[in-house]
Amino acid sequence: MPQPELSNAAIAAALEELGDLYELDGAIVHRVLAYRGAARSVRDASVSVAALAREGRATELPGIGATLQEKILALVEDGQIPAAERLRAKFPPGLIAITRLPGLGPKRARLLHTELGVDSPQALREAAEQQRLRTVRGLGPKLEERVLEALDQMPDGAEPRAAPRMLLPQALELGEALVAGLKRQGGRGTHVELAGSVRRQADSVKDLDLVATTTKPAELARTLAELDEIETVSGAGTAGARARTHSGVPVDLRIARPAQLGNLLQHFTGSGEHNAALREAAVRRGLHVSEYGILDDATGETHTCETEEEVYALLGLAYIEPELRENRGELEAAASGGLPQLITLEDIRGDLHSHTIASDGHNTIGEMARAARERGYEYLAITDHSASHGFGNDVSPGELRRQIELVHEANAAIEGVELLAGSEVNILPDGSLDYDDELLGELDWVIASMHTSFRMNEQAMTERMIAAVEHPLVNAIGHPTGRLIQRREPYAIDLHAVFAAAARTGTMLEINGNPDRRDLGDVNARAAARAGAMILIDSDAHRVATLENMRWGVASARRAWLTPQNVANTRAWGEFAALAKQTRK
DNA sequence: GCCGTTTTCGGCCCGACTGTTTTCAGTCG
Repeated sequence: MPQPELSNAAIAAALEELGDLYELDGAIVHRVLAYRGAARSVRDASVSVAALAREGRATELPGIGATLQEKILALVEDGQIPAAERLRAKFPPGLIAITRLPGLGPKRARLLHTELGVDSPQALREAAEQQRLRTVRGLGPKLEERVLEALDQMPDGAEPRAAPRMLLPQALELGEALVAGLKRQGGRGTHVELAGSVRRQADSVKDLDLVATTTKPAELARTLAELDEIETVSGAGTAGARARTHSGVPVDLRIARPAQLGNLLQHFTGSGEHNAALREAAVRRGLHVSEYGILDDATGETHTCETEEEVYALLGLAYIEPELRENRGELEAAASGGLPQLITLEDIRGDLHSHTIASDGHNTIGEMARAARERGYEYLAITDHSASHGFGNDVSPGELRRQIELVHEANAAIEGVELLAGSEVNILPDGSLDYDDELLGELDWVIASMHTSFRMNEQAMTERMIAAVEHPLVNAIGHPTGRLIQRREPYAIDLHAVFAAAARTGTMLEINGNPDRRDLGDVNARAAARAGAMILIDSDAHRVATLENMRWGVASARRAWLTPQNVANTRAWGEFAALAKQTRK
């Protein structure tokens, strides 16, 4: 039995740690950034980096050269990177925890270690309480205060906690309320919009960035404090203000002249990695990009841009949609005319995953059907949970036969939308399904998902999933990794083997639009489509209102560079029906 | 440590803020 290969996530974590250690060791910032960039590249890679490194091909990934290829190989083969061993002996793990505290970075952590012998958050607390930090040159009483405050926020012995992140729908709702409030207060001539990770439609969001133009900037900044959602405002001036909502979300409002709106919006939409790469490429052309404009070395002039299109055009790039701005190849594509024509919500013609009162949904077949028709869909699959779902109502084989009749009757009764009698069947631990083939054969549509036994090892999980992919009566795999954003990691599975099997059999892979799931996520959905698998975007609606979750699925598809061609349910009904039938041999 | 329509060596994004300074380093986004 071969040892399971080290996951990309594990390799990325090791590179992150090594970067942290080198940073403490006083390495130049570019070297540290190289490690962080490499870690991200590994995490986002769509193939097993361990396998790549064994073949000596890890250098094919961006940001990985000969040195890192060697270090990854050592990690994969020996379980260790010698340099990391050596540095760990030099710097106690508590020191890395200290660099995570606000106001403290590697330089100060190292200073505290050498000057005061501080080697853990606990030791730091003692030193701060005894007012010993101020004895170090460059540090003072303000820092002592700040450090103690941060340590108080953190339970003893725990790692500094990452700031809580909101899911996209909550962030968007809050952000839109702030935009509306500011527009109301600002009146005519005031323009406000959301930037940042909300605009990029990321899975989760840690703060809100607002960009505005107005004739009265100081007034608009002050007015932020008057909004119901806002608890505190600091530093309100003509350039903007920083604030915090009652729910604890940091808000950054920036105000620009209309002539600079494009520059500011581009800067604050990010991501940081996109902007850094954009600026590095610009420097090579003698251009310096900031939120205020683009400085041309040749003329010494700074160009300002009203729109983002102008910003990208001045840099010789096609307009890049916000969802693509993650430094995942979009700059190269924009330079060479290779950007995809991204799918939109309007391209979606049907929804293939929905629940009714037959299992754990809240509306009837008829209600769901009419709601789908109102959304302009041509088809809707009713896919209640199967017999062994285990939570909520299960649907016994007898009940499913009755449900099939009901769906077909409803289909005959309703004009303008095609109803499919389907099921979301469980993939059991041995890879079999929990209805027999005869019953599955009576269905129009089968989506297979995992809802139990998530802790199997990677090989067993992969075989389990592929058994379902290869089942001749399975049309699609639902939420293929089982992740819950911010709450549950994906189960261990070799997605590349799954993607290949899906491409080979024509089994569709879902992007589930439930905002807690968005599964497949952006990186994996892109890899799946590249592997030749057909993607399906579903709402997984459990009531009429959550048919709306389709939009979060489309958001993930856009972040995955998907075009309408990549997605099965952009097809008109006749074409879709033919496509679905190909999987039912 | 990576990387190349100026370079295989010498560069490597930009600006704001904070606190400690006496002109700036460190941190942050």
